[in-house]
Amino acid sequence: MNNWRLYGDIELDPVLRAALEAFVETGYHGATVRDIARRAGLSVPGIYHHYATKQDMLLTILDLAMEDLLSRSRAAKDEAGGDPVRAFALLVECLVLFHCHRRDLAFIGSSEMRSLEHANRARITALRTAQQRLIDAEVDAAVRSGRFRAAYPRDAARAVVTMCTAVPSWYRADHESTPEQVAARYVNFALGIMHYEGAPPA
Amino acid sequence: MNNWRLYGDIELDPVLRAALEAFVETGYHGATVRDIARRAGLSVPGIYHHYATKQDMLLTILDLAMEDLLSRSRAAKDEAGGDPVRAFALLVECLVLFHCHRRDLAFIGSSEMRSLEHANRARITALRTAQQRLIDAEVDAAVRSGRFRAAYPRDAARAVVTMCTAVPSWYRADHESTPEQVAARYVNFALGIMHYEGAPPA
DNA sequence: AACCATATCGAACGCTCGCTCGGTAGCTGT
DNA sequence: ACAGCTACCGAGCGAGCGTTCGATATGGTT
Repeated sequence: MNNWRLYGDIELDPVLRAALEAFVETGYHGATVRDIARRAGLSVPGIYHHYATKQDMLLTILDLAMEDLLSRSRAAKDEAGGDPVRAFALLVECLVLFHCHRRDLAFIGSSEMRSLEHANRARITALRTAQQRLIDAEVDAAVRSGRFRAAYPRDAARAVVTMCTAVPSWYRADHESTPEQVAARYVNFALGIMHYEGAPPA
Repeated sequence: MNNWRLYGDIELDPVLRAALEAFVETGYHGATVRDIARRAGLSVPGIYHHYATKQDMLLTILDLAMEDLLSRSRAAKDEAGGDPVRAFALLVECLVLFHCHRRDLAFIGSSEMRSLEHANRARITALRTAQQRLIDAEVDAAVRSGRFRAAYPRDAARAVVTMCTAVPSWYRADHESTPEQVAARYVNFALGIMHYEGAPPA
């Protein structure tokens, strides 16, 4: 990945674009192949010339999404030069930028995992786990060196990731804030979670 | 609501219980009435004796969920005695307890809103908005009195709520931590978000 | 000109969907 | 004894589902 902060708008062929649109609106099971065909400006057999099954469309979409996120995340981490706090902040920034710029892709990525058939789900889950580990590793390092004070770092890391993952549920392209502004704020939220000690247990 | 921290396990009739189970596993559109009937130990017409349509089952489930959460939240707020920081902490505690103890209900509440028909969605959305306002009001008060330092309190409040809403996506009944432990940690995460200033803008 | 791969379509197959019809079995009240 | 009600079911309706068949049009290669 050359520049993990840079997002163009080209990415999906017309069929996948139509499928993604339909999945976002009604969910995988609610979307019909006829609806996807209509959105793509094709007949139903026209769709099947490009993808073998509806399941294949979902799988391809999720694969592209995770591959894009993962390669951007690795690039973001590399920019930190080994500083775990900086790496953590860059990873959160990257995660939020992705969830804003690739809103639909990210939304399906978190909401339609359960619609994948078993073997397909296993593959995508592995990619998600790799993404989570990328962040866990930096949090662990920052905690070990005493620069994060969170009492439950793993729980805190999960809270941060889920907070970012939820961005597509409210962010729209016409939102008053830019993705970059949202990302900057979320980096501070994440650092707040990691730095706050709170009251001692009762 | 007598005690907003207290959760029994009775709440749904057999049909709704079966429908909830099916919705959680495959989503509203993926769940079939035949499947719901099988889970409930009834025939298909047996289901329709209790609910007019599949949509009615979803609506009833979401209605019960939001009503339960809202009345607990109001009780939690009342316990604060007018202190906005304390009210905020209690509301977060309440939100997390609900999302752990009523995991399935809460999960459907956040994932199947789009499956509601227009008029039904409007009603549930109003309840959700009321819930969000409950928290926003305390955050605003705490910011006005200078006890929260977050630069973007509305964004911070939304981040906190979505972080709590995401709990059902990873919490299971057999989780190593109790709902009460998770809630206590999340209260600290939320306070961390509200208290952390971060670096000045570049 | 003949050939082949690619991209597309109208029509339809077999199946499952949400839902309904017309009934029955078992209570309760009179 | 019997009417009326609630709770349920076997069978099946029409519609829509994912998918496929056999065909056509197009454009490049020989």
